[in-house]
Amino acid sequence: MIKRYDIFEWNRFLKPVPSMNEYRKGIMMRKKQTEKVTITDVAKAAGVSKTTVSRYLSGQYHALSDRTRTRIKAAIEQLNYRPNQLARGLKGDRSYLIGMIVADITNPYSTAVLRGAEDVCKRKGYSLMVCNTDNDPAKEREYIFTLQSHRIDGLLINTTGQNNGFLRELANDRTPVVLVDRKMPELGFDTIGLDNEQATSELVHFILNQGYKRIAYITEPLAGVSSRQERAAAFARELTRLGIPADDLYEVDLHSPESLMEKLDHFLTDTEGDKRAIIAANGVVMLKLISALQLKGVQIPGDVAVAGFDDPEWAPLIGSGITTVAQPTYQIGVTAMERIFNRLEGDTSPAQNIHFAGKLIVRGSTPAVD
Amino acid sequence: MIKRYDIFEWNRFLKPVPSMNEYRKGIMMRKKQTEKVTITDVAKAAGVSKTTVSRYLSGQYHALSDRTRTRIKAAIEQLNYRPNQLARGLKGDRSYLIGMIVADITNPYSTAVLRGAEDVCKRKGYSLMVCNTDNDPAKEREYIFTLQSHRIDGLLINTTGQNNGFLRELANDRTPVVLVDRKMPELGFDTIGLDNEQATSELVHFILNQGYKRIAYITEPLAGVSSRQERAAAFARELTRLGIPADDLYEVDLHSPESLMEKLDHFLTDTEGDKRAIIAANGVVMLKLISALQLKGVQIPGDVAVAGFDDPEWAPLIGSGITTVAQPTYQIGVTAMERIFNRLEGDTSPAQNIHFAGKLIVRGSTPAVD
DNA sequence: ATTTATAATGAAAACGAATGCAAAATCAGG
DNA sequence: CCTGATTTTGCATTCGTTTTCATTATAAAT
Repeated sequence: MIKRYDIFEWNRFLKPVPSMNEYRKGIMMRKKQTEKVTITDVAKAAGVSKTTVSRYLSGQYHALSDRTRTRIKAAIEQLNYRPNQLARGLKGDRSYLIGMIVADITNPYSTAVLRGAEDVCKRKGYSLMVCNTDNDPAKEREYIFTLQSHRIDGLLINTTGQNNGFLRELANDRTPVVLVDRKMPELGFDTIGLDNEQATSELVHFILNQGYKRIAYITEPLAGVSSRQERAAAFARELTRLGIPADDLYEVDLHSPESLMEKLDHFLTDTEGDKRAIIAANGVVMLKLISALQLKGVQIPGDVAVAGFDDPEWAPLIGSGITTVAQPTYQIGVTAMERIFNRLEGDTSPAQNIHFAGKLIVRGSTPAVD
Repeated sequence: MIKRYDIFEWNRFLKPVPSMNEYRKGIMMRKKQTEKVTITDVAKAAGVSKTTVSRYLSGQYHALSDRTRTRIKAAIEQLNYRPNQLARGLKGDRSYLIGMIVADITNPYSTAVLRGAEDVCKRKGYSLMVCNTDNDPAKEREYIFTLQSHRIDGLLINTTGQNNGFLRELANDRTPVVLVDRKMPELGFDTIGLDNEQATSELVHFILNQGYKRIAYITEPLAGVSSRQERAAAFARELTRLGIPADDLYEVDLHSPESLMEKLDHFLTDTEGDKRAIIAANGVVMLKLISALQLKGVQIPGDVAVAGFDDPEWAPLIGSGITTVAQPTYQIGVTAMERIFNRLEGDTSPAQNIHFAGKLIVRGSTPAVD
């Protein structure tokens, strides 16, 4: 089932060594080991054994006399010693590294989450390896391998959903995996994200209450991305429940601008004269949407009301402000990372699915109409 | 000179071990080594020695017979082997890790640079450890230590300028350090950024040519940040050269909104009736500026023209668009990272100072006036 | 067939830190 | 000063690789 991908593509990175002879002659360039100071040096300087220094390093103060402790500390400061995490990791089976695979690092949502995640890592003495996949499953796969090679202690991922086998394998090696924004129930991982049900229904109801009769929903392709699916489904369900046809759900490919334009044209002519509104499924879509509307000379909210998910920093500045549903992004990052540490600390409870409530922020783009 | 900071604060992260006895009993929780497959297993499965497998891993194909190569490859795939980078790094003195210390990860400028940097890393088989300092020198210092402990092979930094001693020390250990956006000439590191001279002068001239008589320049505090200083200096110089008083250079603290409001009030009343413009020194300032102007009910460009540095995604959408000077951010990231690899590959030429030209993007916020 | 170059291989010693085990030092109480 | 408990300490091994230094197989040249 799992495609056995040739993971050793990675050695393509190495320049081919030209010939055995040259190799032998040691021509290869490498970082010269500048008399790096090691635990041995510290031990020598402090007049104790490596063991003792090691104990100091890992905080086993209870096993050290005050005198020794002081001397080691002094030696370390004097020599400017930095313990080698590679060695520590190799022996101790902990790299103090957490991987974070992000679908699109330039998306403000991602960076906000990242920021929260990073703060927690720092607090715990861990560091973050950040990987950007551009939503490309192949890149994602390569990154999973790389991170595995670095023996990360945990992974926070915004997955494309195309590499479940590899993720499962990672988890089998006792590496906690936490999903952000996008669920994959079959994997049984902790998942953190927005309560899409609540958020969507709140937004839809608000818009209808403002008096709009037709609502379009514009989203990136639903295929495989749970958050997109959940929002779209909730949108359709709410409308249907209220007896309104949910025909205007448009999937657009943001890479081809015409795609969006076409859908817009269709909706706008179809609803000519009606009180109508458009919902953008996330911040990126919203940006494109507004750009497209401006290009067509369509007035917001005069000709059409607009609202969307995510609350980008610029939402208040467009016209009289765009109505949005904000996500607690920083909190999502924090919570996700905390799940990882909980797992590392031995929590074996069943996978948790934590969703945060979205917060409706009403602005000028959705005025009440009669 | 260098303050000897107690680097071993870091072991504060470790839970104190309760007592020697308990410790002896091995109560400590640790990740159980699940029969991880090692190079030895691969060697065994392929019927060769570890040495040979290692050669395969590092791409020394010239030293391998086809038969051996095939067998090793098969063994690796079958066993699902992932080479341990910690061990490789320990022995080979290369971690395949590059550190990136960013002042503010939520700033789109930073993420755009990050994206470029990351792409290069990936291409080279390296990974990126990302650290966010929030412009806090203490955090920066801690991160430098941490990264050093992880034996990063290179560092890309957007420095606060308060930890030069430690950066120099890092560089002494033969770790290439490349500065982004902010120069520190005394350190002698490669530096990549915008050509602030050219960019600023181009912008200022454009605005003057459009017919504006008074220009305000709003920037975050200049203290120690070269890019801010360069832009502000260029602004003042250009005006002075043209015989215009450069009085309206305002440093504002973005954390206190009143700070900006005050300066704005001052400038706007002072120039009542004049043709006037305001330049924001970067994207973040611009956002605050526009927000403040909207709050005061000041029309752009009716009451005041606006332009700024960075070209945030939303710049085209505000009113009839905001005029900006765009930086080639992705390119900056790529170039910076390439400098690191050049250094790693042995380039010992003097420090380079690469600045890219900014590109003036004219939009509706700065119309010609008579 | 014998020498001589060259291509393929392997045994064993690092790399820097953590740790099981055992020994040395210290202490409390007599 | 001695005994037994307890606290401190260190030796030697281990983690998974890379690399040095040989050694063995193969081919080319005589």
